[in-house]
This record gives sequence, structure tokens and C-alpha cells, in this order.
Amino acid sequence: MERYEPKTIEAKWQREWEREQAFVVPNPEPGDAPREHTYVLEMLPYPSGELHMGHVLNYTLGDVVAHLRRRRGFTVLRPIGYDAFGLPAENAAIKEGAHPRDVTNRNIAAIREQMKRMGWSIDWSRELSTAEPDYYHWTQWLFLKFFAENLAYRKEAPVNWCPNDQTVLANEQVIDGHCERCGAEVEVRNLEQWFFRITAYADRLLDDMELLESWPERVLTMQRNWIGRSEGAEVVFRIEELDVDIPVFTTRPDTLFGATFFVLAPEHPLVPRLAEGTPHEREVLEYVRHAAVRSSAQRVDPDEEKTGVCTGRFVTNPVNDHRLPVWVSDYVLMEYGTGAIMAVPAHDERDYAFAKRFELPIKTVVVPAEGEIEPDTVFVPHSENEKLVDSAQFSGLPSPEGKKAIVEWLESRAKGRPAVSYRLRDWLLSRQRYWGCPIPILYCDGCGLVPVPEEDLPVVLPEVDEYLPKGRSPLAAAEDWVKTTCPKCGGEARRETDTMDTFVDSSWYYLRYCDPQNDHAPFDRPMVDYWLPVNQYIGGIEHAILHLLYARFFTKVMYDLGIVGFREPFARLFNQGMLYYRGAKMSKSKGNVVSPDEMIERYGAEAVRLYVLFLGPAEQDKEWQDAGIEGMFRFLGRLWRLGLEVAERVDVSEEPGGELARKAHQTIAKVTDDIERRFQFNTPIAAVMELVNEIYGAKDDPEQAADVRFATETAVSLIHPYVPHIGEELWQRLGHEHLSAAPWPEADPAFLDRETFVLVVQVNGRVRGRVEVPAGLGEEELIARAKELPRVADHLDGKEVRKAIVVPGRLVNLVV
RNA sequence: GCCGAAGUGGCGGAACUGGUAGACGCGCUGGACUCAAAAUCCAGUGGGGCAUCGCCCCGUGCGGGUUCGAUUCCCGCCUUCGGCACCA
Repeated sequence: MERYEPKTIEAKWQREWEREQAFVVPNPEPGDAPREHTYVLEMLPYPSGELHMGHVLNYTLGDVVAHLRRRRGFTVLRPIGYDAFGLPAENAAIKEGAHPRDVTNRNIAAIREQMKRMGWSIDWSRELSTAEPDYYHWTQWLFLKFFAENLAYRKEAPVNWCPNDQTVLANEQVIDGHCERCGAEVEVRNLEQWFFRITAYADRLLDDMELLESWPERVLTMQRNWIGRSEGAEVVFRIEELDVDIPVFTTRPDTLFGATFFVLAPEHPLVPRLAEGTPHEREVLEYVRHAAVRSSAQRVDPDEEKTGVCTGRFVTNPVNDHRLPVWVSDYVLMEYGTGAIMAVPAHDERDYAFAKRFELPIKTVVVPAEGEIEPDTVFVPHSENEKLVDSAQFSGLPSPEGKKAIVEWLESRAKGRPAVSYRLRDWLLSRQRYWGCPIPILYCDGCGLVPVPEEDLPVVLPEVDEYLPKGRSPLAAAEDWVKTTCPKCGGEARRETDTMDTFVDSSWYYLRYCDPQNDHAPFDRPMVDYWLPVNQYIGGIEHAILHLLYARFFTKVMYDLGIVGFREPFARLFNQGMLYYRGAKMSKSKGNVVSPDEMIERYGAEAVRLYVLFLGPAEQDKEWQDAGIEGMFRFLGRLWRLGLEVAERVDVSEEPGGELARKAHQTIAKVTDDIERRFQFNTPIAAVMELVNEIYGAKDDPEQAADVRFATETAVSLIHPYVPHIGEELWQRLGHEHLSAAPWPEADPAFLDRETFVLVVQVNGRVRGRVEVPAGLGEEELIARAKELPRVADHLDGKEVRKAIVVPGRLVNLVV
């Protein structure tokens, strides 16, 4: 018999699909009959190297969904592109001593080749690269829209500086004080930078989570944590001597009477003024200087003892006019709230530690509804069952009412108001690197900041000889490019030399796919409104915050601008788990990668496709096992031999109708439900394998020839989304055409209902026997059948049956 | 500390709304084919016991509970992983 040769079969069908343009989907034309359509999207790859197994898993998942949806009658948009700008590609280029464009294009070519070898059903006519001028033209266009809305702005700010990559990083790119990409410790620098005002959308990024159809709970939680919304109040404390008001943010206005001191962050702009002329002036300024050089990692180390200095000034507590000493300490962060806090050591761990260290008073003002608390300890209120004490007219109020009453009281005296604070910071988007999208802004001495006029876009990234990072943008070296004329006054102007964070590029690519050749706009609104929101988005969990938050933000801004008609880009999100090998996350730096190419060479693309999904639940982290893929290869060989053998037999005219046909229908129901409803990909493979095993047991029985043929065709049809090449080939040999376009099989309920079933008989909940009985018997009869079993009689031991539980079609449990 | 997910054979894992625990694959054992090997095919494979070809006991991280019946639900722990964290 002809051997299973994956290479031959895969090459044949890849050529065939290419020739037929099988997966190219045109946009609807006016007057077209409406079609059921769906948008299946996987996160686009960075072309900083070749594809790894994680990509293979990602795109194979999408491919199964896409094939299944097509066969269920949907028109499926499934495009691909490359997130081609950015640090990874540039660093790869530096390492090789080549130009980033050349390295990127070479990697794109290699990835495209790999994708084609995997046989993924992609609409190649929509392929895009974010580093091409016809794409970044529109990234720049969008930037200008944001700028016009005051959602892109420039300011000097303390920023995260990576000394290794020689560029600033967004907050989201700093992990534990280290650069997300290279791991170097991040420094703080004060620089003029471009920001997107994502904080203006904090509430909507939270509230619109309700519009999402199906996102993993963990991702939503991560985003909620990241946005970090807290409700509370802004309360104004006054320094009478200086005639200065200092607002603080607190989530616990009910503890206001317990404030015993007041703390400013070292970076607080009022600190020098407060210290001026006091005996503590030198000490305070010294402390501020010292705090500035401490790294953020040092400052937030919880094991470090609290430090601080007293300023000698006092603020007035607005609720009771008590005078509280003002301290400066780096446990207060300038970036959060107002950079100043009221300290309530009795009810806050950090304030308590500080009070203990500097022997400051501790005053309890909130106690549990029942019971007392020890004086001079810290009690953090956490439930609603607490009440206020020693709080003047508010004493005795339960905590939530106390909060409300105190804030109202403050508001009526213009000393406070309800307030909300966020952990989220604005998105810092400028990068002092070469390989990125140029920011389309000019600086004119006369006119100031001037946006590049739309008709002058794109601002094309200039060629430079020296693109290595040196602390300032390499574009500054392209003097001829930098020097330009101001479109407003015609005078001399200079171009912005920073480039954009690559996350800007990837924040809207899913829209460009809908209209990729458009040269008068990023896309036409009817096209994106037709396809979006993405019905199924698939990608790694590592993008839970960064990319997914940014893309949501972009969509909301575009919605407000009226250029899209939806508020959320991705209705359903699926995050696949990471792949491990030999106990560690697969990564090039650890040297424990399994090369897809090598595996394809040895076992064929389809064994690889099947195995990455068979490994385990797609959303969980999984360990790659070398021996595992051989099992998939063996299964494909088995299916192949079965298919050929069945194909060679003379056509059977009888209708399938036996046990095997029933099994086939059961498998249809299970596979469909697992993929569509449960988004589970490993169990369908197992179900088809089980079916194939059963066919093997029956295949030489001439009585069952019709069933064998039917079951074999069903198995081929069901496994096709996973292994479309062998699926097509066997389908053809079985005498049919175009499985990729064939309808997905339906499970016939007539087959699912059986004439008999195996009744499980339990005594006191323990299985004591099984008996085959006809379907449709009444309860009484089932109980009677159960009692007939000799083993059951033994266990009943003549005792009276007190109760019998009957689960129709399944079991009888006799209780004695 | 707060939030989230998860603990099942030698291994990866299955078991959908509480109803035959261990599907499917790997590995292992035995057999068939073969001069031999590879490939393939068949059988077995949670632990223990009685004994024999059938049955009994134990078994889903630990301790309780609800239930005729719990991997599944509830309470209390332990462990692992992930996110957030001097965020006022």
C-alpha cells in the first residue's frame, strides 16, 4: 500500500489552495446578498526571528476555528501581517551588523515561507507590514487625529530610561524596575516626551468590559488591577503660616479624625518652599537629593525600614483643626494621588510603621461593630461592619455612612470633595530609536509645535548610516531630513526625531486588514463596521495588559472620532498557554527551543499541528514531549491506511445504521460542541482517535461495510480542520471533492437515540452491576431489571429497598 | 498582603449541568508477522487482596460537611503557578 508521505501531500494541497485562492475573501460590494461572516484573528508576529512553537500553536488554533467556521457556512476573514517596527527587530539587526529593514524583510520572508509550509488557511491578499510607508502613513494620520483632540501631548516628565536599550519605556514595559525586553535596571530621567492620554479613558476601559462577549477572567482582572481605580475623597489640608492648601487623596475619609501627621513625597513641588527658613531646611533638601538617586526598586522594597524627615511645618486637619506635623518621606509616591497624604497610623500599615519608627502618636477612630481593639496597634478596616469613634459628631456612625457624611461635611465647607484616583499612567509613546514610525510633528521657532499637514504624509523614515542607540534619537543625525520648512509660516523648522513605540503600530492593524490597499484613508468605515468586532482573537497571555489595553483605547478614541462604529475591537479573546521544554519556558536564550522546521522535516506539518493542540488544554501552559509527536504521526499513518483501504473497496450501497454509525454521529456531536462551545481542541482529537480505533476493530467485517465507510468519512471530515492536507487528500480518494468547502457534518439525533443502553446498577451508591436494557422502559421496570441481577441480589442481601433513584438512560441506585 | 487559576496513574491529560474515575496519547509488558530489524497489528497496563477468568477493598492534595451518590457543590487548611503591591 502507498505509504503516508506528508511532504508530498502537503506540497500538493498547498499548491492547490494557492492556485484556487481558496482562502481569499473579498469585501462585500454594494448590492451583495448578505452573508454570514466572521473575523478570526491571531496576534501578528514580530519578525525578529523565525516562528517558534508558540506561534505554531497560536496560528494552528486560529486555523482550526477558521476551517470549522467556513465549513459551517460562514465567510471567514483571516488575515496576517507583521509587527515589523520596534526594538526586537532593531536589536536583531544590531547584533548582525545589518540594516533593520533588511533583517526585517528577510525575517518576514522566512516567516511567510514557514506559514505556507504549515498550510494555514490565510487570506494572503491582505498581508501587511507595519514598517511599510503605506501602513505607517496611517499610523501617523491617526497620531495627528489624537494630537488634534489633545489626546497626544508633549511634556517633561520623569520617565523610565533603559540604559541598555538607550530609550525610554512605557510604564507597562517596566517589570519590577527592570526593562521588559533586556532586563536592565531602569533609571528615572526627566525628559520631554510624547504621551497618549489613556488616563482620560480609564473609566471607559473599565466600564466597557461589559461589552466584551468572552474574555478570560484573568485578563480582565489584570487590566482592572492595572487601571487600579479607587474611589475616595480629595481633602484639603492648610498650612496657615504660608497660606498654602495641600490636597490629599484618601480612600478612607472616615479615618480623618485619626490623622496624626502629614507626609509629602520628596518630589512634591512644595517641599523646598516648606523647608525654606526652618531649622530643618538643610536636612530636608539633603533627604530629597538622596531620595532622587535611590532607584525605584530600592524605594519600594518592603523590607527596607521607612525613612523620612520632619519639615517643622504644620498643616491643619480640616475636620477638627488639629495641627499635624508635616514630614517628607519616600514611602509617599508623587505619581499616585496628589503626592501628599494624611497619615492615620491606627488604620494603615505603612503609616503605622512610620509612626513607630519616628514615635508619632497613634489614634484609633474606627473599631469593629462588636468588640474593642488594643490601643497603640494598627487595625485596617476591611468590612462594612465597623463604626466610627472619637470623631466628634460622626462618632457612632457605621464606616460607610461615616465616609459619606464626612465628605459631605467637607464639601459644604469647600474643604473636600468625592474623588477617584487611578494607578494607570498616560502612555509614553516616544522612543529614541531608529526603527520605528516617525512622529509627524515639526518644531518652528515662530509657531511652536506644528503637525505635519495631512497631504505631506507619510513622513518617511530616512536612511541613516548610524542607527545605533546613543541616548538621543538616531534620526537627529539625518540633518537634511530634520531641517524643513514650517507649513504655517514658511520659516525654518525641525522635525521631531523620536519614533513611536511599536505598540502604537499594533494598536490598529486589525482594522487595516479590512481595507489594506486603501490609499486615501486608514480604512473605509463601512468595511471595518462590517467585519469588526473581531469574533475570535487569539494570542499569548503576555499581551494581557499592554497590547490589549492599548488596542481597546485606540478603538474607543476612533469611536469618539466617528471613524469606527464600535467601542470594543475584540468580542472574544482566547489566550493560549506558554510552551515549556525540559522544565523551562521555551526560549532562544535558554537554548531549549524545539524548532518547528525540524519537526516539519521529520514528521510533516500536520503531525506538528495535531500535536501542539493535543498536548493539553490550549489555555494552559504545557510541556513539549518529544515522544508525543510520534503518536500523532502514527495516528495520521493509521488514518491514511484506513482511508486508502476503504477507498479501494467497491462502493457499498447499504445505508449505515449500526453501532459504528451511531458512534460516528456521537463523535460529530462531541467534536462540534467541544470546539465551538467549549473552545477545547485536545478532546476532539482524542474523540476522532477513539472513533478510528473502533473502525479498526470492525473494518474487516463485511456485515459492517456501510458503517465502516460512513465512519471513516466522518473521521476524515472531523479531523480536517486540524490536518487539512491529509483531509483533502483522503476525501478526494474517497471519491469526493473539496473538503475545505464541504459542509460540516451534522449529528443525526435519530442515531444518537439508541434502542438499548447499558443500565448501571448501584446499591447504596456503589456500582454493583450493568445490564443492557431497551430504551424507553419505565422506572418500575428499570428497577425490576436491576433487581434481577444476581450480584445485585447478593448485595441487597434480602434487605428491603427503601428508595430507588432512577436516572433515565443511565442508572438505577437502590438504597437499602 | 490582595486578586485569579490549578492540584487526578510512571508521564501529558479526560470525565459537559453531581451519576460506570483514568477517554486519547506517551511509556511499559506480553504476543503475532519477520532470518532479523524497522514498520504494522492484537492483548494488557491506578494500588492492594481473594483467588482464580469472576469478585472484594482502597483510590482524584489534606480534614470535615451536604447528598442515595462528590474529581464535580459547601466550609476550613496545605501546595504550586500567574497578576498586582509602601497605590494612601
